[in-house]
Amino acid sequence: MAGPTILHADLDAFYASVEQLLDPRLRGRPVAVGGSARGGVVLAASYEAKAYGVSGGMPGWRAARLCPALQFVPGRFAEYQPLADRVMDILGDVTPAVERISIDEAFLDVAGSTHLFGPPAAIAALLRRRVREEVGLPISVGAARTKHLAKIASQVAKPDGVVVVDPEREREFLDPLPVGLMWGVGPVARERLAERGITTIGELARTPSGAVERVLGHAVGARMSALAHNEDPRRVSGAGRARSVGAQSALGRQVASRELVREVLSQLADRVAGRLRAKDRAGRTVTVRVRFPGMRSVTRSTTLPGPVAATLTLTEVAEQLAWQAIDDQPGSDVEITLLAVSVSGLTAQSSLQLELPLLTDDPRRPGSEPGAARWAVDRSVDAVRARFGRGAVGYLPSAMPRVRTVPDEFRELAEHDL
DNA sequence: TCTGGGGTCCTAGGACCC
DNA sequence: TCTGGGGTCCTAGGACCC
Repeated sequence: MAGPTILHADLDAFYASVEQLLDPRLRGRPVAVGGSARGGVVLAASYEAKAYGVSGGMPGWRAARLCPALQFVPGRFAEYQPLADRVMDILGDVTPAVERISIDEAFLDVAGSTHLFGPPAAIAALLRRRVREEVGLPISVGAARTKHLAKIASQVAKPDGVVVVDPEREREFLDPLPVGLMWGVGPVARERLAERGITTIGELARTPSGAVERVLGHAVGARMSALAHNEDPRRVSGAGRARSVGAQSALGRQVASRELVREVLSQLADRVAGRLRAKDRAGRTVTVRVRFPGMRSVTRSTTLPGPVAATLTLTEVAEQLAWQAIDDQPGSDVEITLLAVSVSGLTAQSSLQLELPLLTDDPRRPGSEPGAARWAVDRSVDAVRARFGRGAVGYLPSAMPRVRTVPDEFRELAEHDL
C-alpha cells in the first residue's frame, strides 16, 4: 500500500501570526486583523482570539463582544506575501511537487524525497522546524495517502502540530470526525446531513451513495460519498489556469446614483482589465453582481461576440448590466451595498490583437470610440504604471467622488494567478 | 450592531441545432 | 401534422473554499 506521502502544509492563523511576529507586544494576546469594535469584518483571528469564539469573516462588533480584550490591528498587508513566499520556498526545498492552493497553504507529494529526507513524518517535522526558525511562523502539517486525508489531518493538527495518518488506520482516523471537516461540506450541507442524523464521516460512509445524492444533489453527493469512502484520485499538480477574473467593492449603504455606479465600476473594471492585459488574456462573458441591504444580491451577465480586455469597454458593459439589475428593483433611490465585476470565458489574447470587430460592429454602441484608440490608451496607461506605479495615471475623471476602498495590497493577497 | 475580497463548481431552465 | 432525443450555449442563483 502507498505510504502517507501527500503532505498538506497550512500556516496557522496566517495574517494574525504575522502581526504577532512583527509586533512582539501582540504575542500571546487575542488579536483580530481587520475590522473594529464598531464595524468592519475580522479577516483573521489569532489562536488566543479563536479561544473566545472569534473567527475570520465575523463582524467586528460581534468579535469585540465575544472577547472584550480583543486587540484590533489594521493589518500590514504588504508584509504578508513575501513572508508566505519564503515559506513556499522552504516547502520547495524538499520536493518540486508543490501545489500552492492559496497564500498560506500547499500540498506536497514527497514520494520521491524520502530517500533524501527520510519518511514523511520526518519531512513534516523538518519543514515545520525550518519555517519556525527561518521565518518565525507556526505551520501545521498533515501527511496521508490522499489529498483529502492530508488536508483533514492538517486541520486536526492545528495549531502548530503535525498528524500523520497511517494508511492502515485511515477508517479509524476518519470515522469519528465531524462531516464539516470534509472539503466541500459547508454549513448548508452539514445542516441537511444533520437532519438525517448524519454528523460524522463514519456515518456518511455508511449511508448509501444514492441517499447522499438525494440529500446533497447529484454531483456534490457523489463526491462526498467517494471522499467519505477514502476514494480521492486527485494528484498533486501545478494549479490550472484561472477561469475567471473579478473584483468587488463593498460600499456600506449608498443610494445607487449614476456617479457612484460609474465611479466604482470604473475602478473595478480597471483592475480586472489591467490584470487580463498583463497576462495577455481576455474574456467574452461579463458578469456584474449588485448587493442590496440585507445581503440579497442579484447578478446580470452577458456574453459578447468577442473577448474584451479594454478598460473602457468593460466599464461600459458593466454599467449596462448593473443598471439592469438595479432598475429591476422596486421603488426609487435604490440602495446598494456592493458592486462586483468579473470576466469569464477567458482566452489567450496577444497584445497585438485589437478589439476592433467587437467595438465597431456592436450595434448597441453606435457612437463608441474605435477599438484602436482604446487599445492605445490602455497600453499607454499600462506602460506608465509599469514604470511609475499604479497611482501614476488612471482612467477616472477627477471630478468623480472618491470611494473609500481597501488597499491594493489586500486585494492582491487573494488574487489567483491568471 | 448587520458582514471583505478573489475564486471554483453545480443546477436548472430556455434557446437553438441536428 | 405538433412531435423524439441529444448536445451545446447562455443566464441566474447558490454553495463552498481560502
